[in-house]
Amino acid sequence: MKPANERRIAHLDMDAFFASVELLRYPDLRGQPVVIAGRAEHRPVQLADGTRRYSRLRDYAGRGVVTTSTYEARALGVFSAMGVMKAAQLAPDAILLPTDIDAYRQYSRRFKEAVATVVPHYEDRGIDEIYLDLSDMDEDSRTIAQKLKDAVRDATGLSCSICVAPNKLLAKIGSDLDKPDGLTLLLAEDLPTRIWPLPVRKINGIGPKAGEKLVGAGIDTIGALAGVRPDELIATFGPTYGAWLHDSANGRDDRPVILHSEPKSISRETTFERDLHVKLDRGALTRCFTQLCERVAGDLRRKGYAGRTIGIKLRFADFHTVTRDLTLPAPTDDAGRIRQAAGECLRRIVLGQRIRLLGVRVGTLSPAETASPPIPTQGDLFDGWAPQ
DNA sequence: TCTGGGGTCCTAGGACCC
DNA sequence: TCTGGGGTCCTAGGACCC
Repeated sequence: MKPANERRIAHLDMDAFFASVELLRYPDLRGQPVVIAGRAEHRPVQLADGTRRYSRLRDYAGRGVVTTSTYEARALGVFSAMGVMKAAQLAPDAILLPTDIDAYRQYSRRFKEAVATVVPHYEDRGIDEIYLDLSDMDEDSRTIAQKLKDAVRDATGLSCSICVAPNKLLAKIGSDLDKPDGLTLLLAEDLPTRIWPLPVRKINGIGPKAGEKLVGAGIDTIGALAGVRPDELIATFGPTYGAWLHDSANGRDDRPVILHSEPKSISRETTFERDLHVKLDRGALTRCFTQLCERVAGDLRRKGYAGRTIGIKLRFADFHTVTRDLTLPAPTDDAGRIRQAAGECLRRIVLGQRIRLLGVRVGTLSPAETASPPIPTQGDLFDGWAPQ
């Protein structure tokens, strides 16, 4: 790798990705506040006169969070991860569309293929983001970034925002500076003027907890954080995170762009429509539990992995969450074996409340050839549960 | 009308081995 | 009759990200 100050790293981020894919389908919604949340039941209805009838946010009932929203909805205060019921209070008339993850995956594949025609290798950061290392390319950064944006728009009809910077940390912050449809170039010397005035939460890795702690201590901008002595940060946040905070605020980051990585775990979980009672809803819980094991096993097979660590997750009515896991002697991708191990995990949890969420996870993955043969299983999983 | 689903990484204690 | 280190694996929880 070149020295950090010579690298040119790009971060490319699709603009309001899910919502923008929906606007390609429903162009009549362009310019309106649109919120993506929940599933199928709020699909638009095609009317006889050729127009469509859309659900409004106020029509939504039940659990769930906002997946994403258009910039017009954000202007009303509706953001990703907000409870839909709260969003409905802020913007009752906003258009509501169900999440169509298959469609977004298809557009994700398309935009990444388009990127690869300009820069062949990239680091995948999920469905709508990538990092690229442009260090060894001949053209100047602006030219490459413009080619990337053009390729993505030609292939998908969608806009993205790109920043080219000396490292991933700055590229990530920078791609957000000129959204949507942004093209930002950042140099190390731009740090004091363009990065330091920003709130600490703009650093990828400072979340709600650390952010609140910092702001509570009067450190509200990245510049203020950059001025705090490292030993003070280490005293408050521990050696690893404290040192990392200091480096990040000063624009230092030498992480390479990772072109290939293997998954570490595969999981499935569901939040119930209503909190389920351990005894009264035992049948439903058992069916759901078995189904989660089957779905995880299906995911493992499809992706060609087997795993040794079987884990479960339970969230109670009060949102308190517990996990249990168990490591098998040999990897498996068999639903029966997974359910058996997950059942053992289940027996180690004391239940004092209704259950909100159930999840099953398989970790310590290896290629599928290492899996041991399937076993038949039966048994009433929720039999041993403590009464309540 | 609280708070999804699928991930990664880190910490920390105890077991166990040399 | 009190007391080593180091290394690795396992488990539980938590912060954070998309």
